[in-house]
Amino acid sequence: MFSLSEENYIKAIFHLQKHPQSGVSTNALAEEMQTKASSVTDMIKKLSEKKLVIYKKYQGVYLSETGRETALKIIRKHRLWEVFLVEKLDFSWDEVHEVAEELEHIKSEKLILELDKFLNYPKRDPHGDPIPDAKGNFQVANKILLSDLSIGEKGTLVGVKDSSSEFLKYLDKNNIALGKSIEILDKEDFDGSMLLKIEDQTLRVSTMVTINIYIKV
Amino acid sequence: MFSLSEENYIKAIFHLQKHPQSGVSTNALAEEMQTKASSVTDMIKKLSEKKLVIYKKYQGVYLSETGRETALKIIRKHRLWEVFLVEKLDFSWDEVHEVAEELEHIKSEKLILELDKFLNYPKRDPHGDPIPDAKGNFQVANKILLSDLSIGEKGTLVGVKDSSSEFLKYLDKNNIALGKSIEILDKEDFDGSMLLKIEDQTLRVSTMVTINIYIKV
DNA sequence: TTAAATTTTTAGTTTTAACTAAAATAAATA
DNA sequence: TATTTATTTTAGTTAAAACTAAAAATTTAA
Ligand SMILES: [Mn+2]
Ligand SMILES: [Mn+2]
Ligand SMILES: [Mn+2]
Ligand SMILES: [Mn+2]
Repeated sequence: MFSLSEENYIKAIFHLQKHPQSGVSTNALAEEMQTKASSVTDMIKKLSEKKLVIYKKYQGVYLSETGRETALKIIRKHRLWEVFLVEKLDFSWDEVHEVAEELEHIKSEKLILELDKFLNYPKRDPHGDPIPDAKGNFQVANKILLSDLSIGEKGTLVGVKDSSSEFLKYLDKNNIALGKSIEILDKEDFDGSMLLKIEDQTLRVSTMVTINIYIKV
Repeated sequence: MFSLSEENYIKAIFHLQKHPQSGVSTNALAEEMQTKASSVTDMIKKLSEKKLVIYKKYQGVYLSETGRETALKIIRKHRLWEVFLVEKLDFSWDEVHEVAEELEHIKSEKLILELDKFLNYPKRDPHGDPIPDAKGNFQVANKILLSDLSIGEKGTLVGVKDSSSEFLKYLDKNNIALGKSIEILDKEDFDGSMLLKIEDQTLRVSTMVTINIYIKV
C-alpha cells in the first residue's frame, strides 16, 4: 500500500500535528525526519497527490481523514509490538522503541488482530501511551505534565513524553516507574526543579525531568 | 548491515545452491527472484564486492562462508517467526510464509534470541524444516521424497518441499499433516501416482503430491 | 513600508534496484 | 568444425528517495 518512507512521514505529521487541521511546517518535519527541507517538500507533494495530506504551498501540511486513519494503524502496530516485546520477550521499556520502529511496517491485518488478542487487548503501551483499537479509537487520558503541578499536589505517574533510552534508563535507575504515586514536596521557582516524594523515597529532579513525565491527579 | 534486496538474494542463492561450491546460474536466480537476468548480474556484482558470494563471469555464483552465515541467520529468523505465528497467534501453516518473508528482515539480535527462548528453542518450523541455532548449526533429517518409496514401504510424514498456500490447503483438506504415518498401498508405473494409507484413511494422490512430501522411513 | 532574515520551493544530482535492448560469450546441433 | 541457439553481460533508462545550491515567498525588523 504505502512505502516505508511514506508511512514514516505520515506518522511524523501525526505526532507533530497534535491539533487537527493545524499545519505542520516543512522545517519541523525535516527536523523530525532527520532530513532536509527540500526532501520534505518532495515527499509532501507525493503524499498530497495520494490524498493522505492537505497541502498548500508555503502553508504547511496536515493529515486528511485517510492520512489520520493510516497514521493510527501504524501507531497501533508500533504500540502493540512494544507491549509484546516487554510482556512476552523480557525487553525493558527503554529497549523496545527502535525494534518497534521496524515491526510497525509489517503488512498483515491478521497478524495485528491476532497479536492484539494474544496480548489480551492492551489499552496502553509500556510508556503509558494509548493503543488505538482496530477501528482507530482510543481514549486520551486527562494527564498533565509534572512540571505543571505545584507544591503539595499529588498524582500518579501515567506516562512519559520523552521515550528515549537515556531518559528511561535514568528513570529506572531512580526507581521511577509507571503507576507510582508522586507528591511535590518542594519546587524551585528560578529553575523549576522539584523535590519529589515517589512512593517511599524522596528525590530532587531537574526541569528536564519534570517536563517529560505525565501525571494523573 | 545488508539491504532487504541483498538479503533476499543471499537467501535465494542459499536455497538454489543445495551443494556447497556449486554455481547457481543467473537465469535460475532471475526465475527465483521474479526479476530479469540483467538485474541479477548487477546485484551479483555488488554481493561479490561485499564478499558475500564467489562470482566469475558466465560461471554462476555461490555463497562465501560469510554469505552462508548470513543466509542461515535469515532462515533462522524466518522459521522462528513461522513457529511463533502458528504456535502463539493461531495462524495455520499455509498462512505464515508470506508474513515471515517480511519479519525475517527485522534487525535485532536480542529480538531473535528472546523469541527463540519464548518458543522454547524449537528445532523445526511448521513445515518440518530445521531451524538453525544461534551459531548456524542445524541437523539435516535423513528424509526422502514420498515419490522415491515403493509399494509396501512405510514411513512418517516429516516435511513438505512445496510450502505454497495452495499445496498446504490441499493437504489440510485431505487430512495430511506432519507426523502422520504413511504406507504405500499401490503405485502406478506410468504416471507415478500412488494409493496411500494415511493413518486410517486411504487416498489416491498424483506425482505432483508425492514429489512434494518428505518421509522418514 | 521597505529591507533583511528566515523559510520553503525548485532545479539539478546521486544512489539503489529495477528495467529494455543490444552485444558478448557459451552451449548445442548440424 | 561451423553455425545456430541460449545464456549472460553491458550500456543506457527509469523511479524512489535522498542530497546541494539557488531562487522564490513569507515573515520579521528596521
Ligand atoms: Mn515507541
Ligand atoms: Mn511507546
Ligand atoms: Mn516459509
Ligand atoms: Mn517454513
